[in-house]
Amino acid sequence: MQERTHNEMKEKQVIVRFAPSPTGYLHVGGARTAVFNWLFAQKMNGKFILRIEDTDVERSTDASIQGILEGLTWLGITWDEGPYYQSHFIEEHKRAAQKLLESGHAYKCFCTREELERKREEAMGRRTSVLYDGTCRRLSPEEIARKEAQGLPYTIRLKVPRGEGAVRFEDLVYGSIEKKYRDIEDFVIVRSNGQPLYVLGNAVDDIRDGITHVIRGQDHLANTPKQILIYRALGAPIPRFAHMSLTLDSKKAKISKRRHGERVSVNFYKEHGFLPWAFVNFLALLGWSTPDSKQIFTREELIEAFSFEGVSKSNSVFDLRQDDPKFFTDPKAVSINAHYLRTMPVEEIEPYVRRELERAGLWDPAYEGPRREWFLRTVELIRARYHFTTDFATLGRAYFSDDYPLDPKPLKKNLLKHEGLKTWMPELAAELEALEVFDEQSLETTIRSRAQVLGIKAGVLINAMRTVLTGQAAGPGIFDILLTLGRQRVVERLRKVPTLFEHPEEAANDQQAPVERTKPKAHTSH
RNA sequence: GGUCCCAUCGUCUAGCGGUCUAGGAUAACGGCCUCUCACGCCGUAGACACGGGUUCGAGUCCCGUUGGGACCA
Repeated sequence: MQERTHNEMKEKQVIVRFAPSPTGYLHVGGARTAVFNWLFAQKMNGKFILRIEDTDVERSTDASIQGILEGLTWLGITWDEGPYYQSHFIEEHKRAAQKLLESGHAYKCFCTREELERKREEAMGRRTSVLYDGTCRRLSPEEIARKEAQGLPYTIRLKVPRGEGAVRFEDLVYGSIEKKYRDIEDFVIVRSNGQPLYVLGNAVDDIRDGITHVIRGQDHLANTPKQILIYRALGAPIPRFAHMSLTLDSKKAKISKRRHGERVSVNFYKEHGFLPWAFVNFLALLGWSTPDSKQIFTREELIEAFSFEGVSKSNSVFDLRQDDPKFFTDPKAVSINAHYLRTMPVEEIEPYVRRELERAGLWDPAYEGPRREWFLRTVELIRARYHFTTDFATLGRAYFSDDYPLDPKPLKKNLLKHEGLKTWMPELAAELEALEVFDEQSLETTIRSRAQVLGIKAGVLINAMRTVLTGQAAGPGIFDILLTLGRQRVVERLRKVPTLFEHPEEAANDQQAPVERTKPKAHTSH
C-alpha cells in the first residue's frame, strides 16, 4: 500500500511542534526535545508550534504551564505559534472518533474491565500476548443495538487491519521500523467515560496543526504504528517521524522528579548559575553530535550543523552526580558553562551577573551608570575562574562588598602561619597609601622590594594579600586585584590584618552565605 | 508476559568493511607556565558486552546470548 508521504509535502513548509504536558516545570528531557524541534525548524525555515497537552486536568494548573513557558523562554527557545491547549480540542477528538465509527474504522466495545482483566491474566498464565481478542469487533448490528439500548458503557476501539501485513515507516533517526498487524490489538481510542485517549488526541491535533515532522522522545516510538493507523483511518497524510533517544540517569533509569528532585528541572540550572545558551549547547550534545565531534557551537553554528543523522539511537546518560561533592551536575555541562562564562563578550554575561548580585543584595545602581566600566572590567577579571554566574556573588563577593567571608583554609595557610604578616601587612598598607602613583608598575616594585627587605619570598606577601583582600586562596594576579579594588579598599583591608590574628575564627565565621567552590582543586600541597 | 528499540573509554560521542596498534570532548592523573588558582599547552591511563557466522579482511554486515530502555496493560 502506498502511503501519502513526504513527497507531497516536500514543497510545504516544515511544521514541528513541542507538546509537553504540564508537570510544574520544564523537564530537561523535554527541554532537549524542544531544542531539537526548534533547531530543525530554524534550519528548515519552518514553523515551531507550542502545544500544551493539558488534558490531565489535575496537574495542568496555570502555574505549571507558566513553568514550562518560562523554561523555554529562558533557554531562548522561541515558538512561532501557540501555546495551544489540547483541552480546547477535546470535542474535536470526539468527533474524530465518531467519524471513525461511521466510516467503519472503529467499533464500540462493550467488554467490561473485569472481563478484560480476566482474559489478560489468562494470557499471562499461558505466556502469550495479551492483545484484545476482538470479541466486540464481531458483534452484529443487532447485538450492538441491544447493548446500547441496555445502556451498557462502551469504549471505542480502532479496527486494526487483520492479515499478514505490517505497518512500516522510516524513522528519521531509527530508520525502518516495522510492526506486524497481528502484534497490534484493536486499541482503545475513547474511554467508556467518553474521554479520548492520548494516542487519538495527539494524532488529531497534529493533523489539524499540519505537523510535517513529529520530533519527540523515543518513548513514543512503540506507539507510532498505532498513530499511523489512525492517520490512515482518518485519511490524513502521514508526517515524518523522528524519535529522539531518551535521557537517563547513571543507573539507566529515566530521569524523574521523583528520583532526582529539582535537578531534572530546567529552572534548577537557571537558579544554579547556568547561562541559557550553555545549557542548550550541552543539551544538544546529549545524544547528538557532528562527525568531527565539535563541542562548542554558536546559535548559528548549531542550527547549521543540526541534522537527524547525528542523533544517536542509544539513550544517553545525564550524569547528574547527585552525591558528588565536587560536581552537583554533569561535569560536561559544568565545563561548557564555564567555557561560555569566560569567553562570551562580557557585555553579554553582564545581565546574568547583575541578577546574581541583585539576589545577593550586592548590586549597586552605579554599575550601570558611572561605575559600569569598572564593573565590566572586574567581571572580566574574575570570571575566568568561575563556573557559574552564581559564583560572582559568592566567590567574588569581596569585589562587590566590604563584608565578605574569609576562607579558613587559606587564611590559616597563607596568613596566620606567618607571624610576621601581622605587622608586615599594615606596614605594606602604609607604604601603598603613600605611593605616588597606584599602578601596576609601582605596586609590583613596592611589593617585591618589600619582600626582599624582609628577606622573604614575594609569594608570601602576595598570597597573604590575596587571601585577605578577596577571602579566597585562588584568584586573579595580585596586581590586578589591587588595581580593581583600588587603593582605599586595599589599605583598609590590609590594616585590619592584626585583628585577624587576634580573632581568626570570627573573621572566618563572618559569612553571609556558605562559600564553596563547586570544583575546588582542593589539593593542599603534597 | 508480549512487542519494539538500543549496545565503542566513568560520562557525551566519532567510526557508516581495510587508512582503527579505535579519534575527539569531559572527568582523572602527571608535567609546563606561575604570586595562588583557573585558563592554555604537553603527556599518561581508560572502551569496541559475549558467542557464532559472512568476508582475503569486522567496531563496522548477519544470527544468537546477555544487558539496558520503551510501549502495551
